[in-house]
Amino acid sequence: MDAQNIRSMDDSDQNPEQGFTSDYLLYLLAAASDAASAQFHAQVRDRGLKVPEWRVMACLAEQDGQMITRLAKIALYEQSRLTRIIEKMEEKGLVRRSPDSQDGRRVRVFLNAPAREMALDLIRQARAHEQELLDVIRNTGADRIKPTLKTLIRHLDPDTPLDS
Amino acid sequence: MDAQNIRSMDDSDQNPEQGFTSDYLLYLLAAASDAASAQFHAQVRDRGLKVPEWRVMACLAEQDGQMITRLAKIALYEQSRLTRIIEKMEEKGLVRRSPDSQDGRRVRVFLNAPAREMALDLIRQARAHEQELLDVIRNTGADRIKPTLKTLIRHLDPDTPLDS
DNA sequence: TGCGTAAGTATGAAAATTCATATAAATTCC
DNA sequence: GGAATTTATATGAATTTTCATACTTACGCA
Repeated sequence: MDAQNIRSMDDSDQNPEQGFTSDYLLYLLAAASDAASAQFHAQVRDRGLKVPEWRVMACLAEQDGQMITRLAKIALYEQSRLTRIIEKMEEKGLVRRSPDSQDGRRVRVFLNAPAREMALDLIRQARAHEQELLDVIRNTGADRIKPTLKTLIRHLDPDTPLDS
Repeated sequence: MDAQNIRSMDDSDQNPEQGFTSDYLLYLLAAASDAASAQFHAQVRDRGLKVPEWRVMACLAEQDGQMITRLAKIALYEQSRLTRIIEKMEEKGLVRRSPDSQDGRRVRVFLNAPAREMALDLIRQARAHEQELLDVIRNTGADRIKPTLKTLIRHLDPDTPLDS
């Protein structure tokens, strides 16, 4: 090899891709999602829940008795993964499973009462936290962000259920 | 692929939290990030790269010779995880490591030439893909989304480097 | 009715990720 | 100068996640 290209402390180099990452939509989406979620997830863990458990509970609080596959889609998890998440949640007593009476292949998942309480409570916290974030971007586009994201999601994955 | 969206007619449940999830900012961010990334990641895998490898390469294409910790922060990975990602990338011949001459604790990571080629190429593809997405949200707030996300990120994690 | 196909869930095994902590080099500060 | 502290990376072990596929039930239809 040639002489080592030892960089000085000041990191002053000619980078042909200057500022790609930090202005790249996919990166900004991932970074924003990560950072925002991390903040709220602390509150989730304070309740002895894991993040996937919270996600599932939030889905079920809205629509109890979902089937595994659909729950997986909504919660953004892979089906086999969700199956195992539900198994653990059942052991913890958060949910119960029962096969669909109409279609024996389906397994429907129901929130147990105490878990529902906790879910509703967390949803309140989530709404408060969301409002804080919206306040942060009040002057930057708080009113446009949700519609924009929804448009994107609908386009990329028409199956994702988005009401409004 | 074609996930069925068939809710049984009998799904008449009282949901006190109607429409929480599908209008919740953190959910929309995660869902949008997931869906958008999934689309581009297919192109990454076509080149025989794993997603973490692409992320690291994109960072290094911009600023070669980063240290592990910083790379981890930018690429949104945990430090110990990044260490292992870099190990594999080194085995694959994508990058090389060398200890910082000034500070023996630091390990700097450099892109090898062929990997740089590939990175620059993928960055081009990424830009094209990004443009497609921006076109999709052209009328919904394409001009506001990046600034909004950046404001959010800066607020949540002031250490994240965002130029513009 | 019976057969081929599809849908829904589960599961083994491999790969990845996390968490706590070890190790080692630099810095602080007395 | 050196002990205490902080910073940077690596690593063991447990846990989680993925991938392919098995398994079961339902459905289409000749």
